[in-house]
Amino acid sequence: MSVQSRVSRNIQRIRREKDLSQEEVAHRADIHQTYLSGVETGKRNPSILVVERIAKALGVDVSAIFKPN
Amino acid sequence: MSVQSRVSRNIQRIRREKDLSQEEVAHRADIHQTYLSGVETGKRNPSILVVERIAKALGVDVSAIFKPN
DNA sequence: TTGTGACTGCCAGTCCGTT
DNA sequence: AAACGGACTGGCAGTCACA
Repeated sequence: MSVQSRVSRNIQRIRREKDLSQEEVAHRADIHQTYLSGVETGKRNPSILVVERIAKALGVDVSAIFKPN
Repeated sequence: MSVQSRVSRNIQRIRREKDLSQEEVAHRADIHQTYLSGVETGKRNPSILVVERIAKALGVDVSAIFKPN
């Protein structure tokens, strides 16, 4: 299990739990929807600063994004 | 508390607990000692793939690197 | 053994459209 | 609403010589 798939699954899971769209989260995190899509599909290798922004946009602590599944 | 300082503190703490040098860890993670130094001093913004490699080099799960202090 | 300043190539992140 | 493709570029990831 790579970090990428772990991160992507967690982000997508949390986002759906909170019933938010990619567009909404991307907007809050000040990144593009297409990029968030790339992250959620495990195709991008985001920096920890971007991950932090996504976590904030989701209203969770960064550590939640790295929890093993 | 930014991710950067959180990550840097955790890495440094774990590395010292295991009594490893930056050079040793950097070598295992296949990155430069100078770069690891930059990460540990919170000056660099590593990608999640690099953080994963550092975690492996330290013998811990990635989530350990993101634990709040 | 760790940190710094200066450098450069490349990729993280953007932006367009299309499905 | 989400994924994908493709083209673009600036900033910084990663390197190096040194202290």
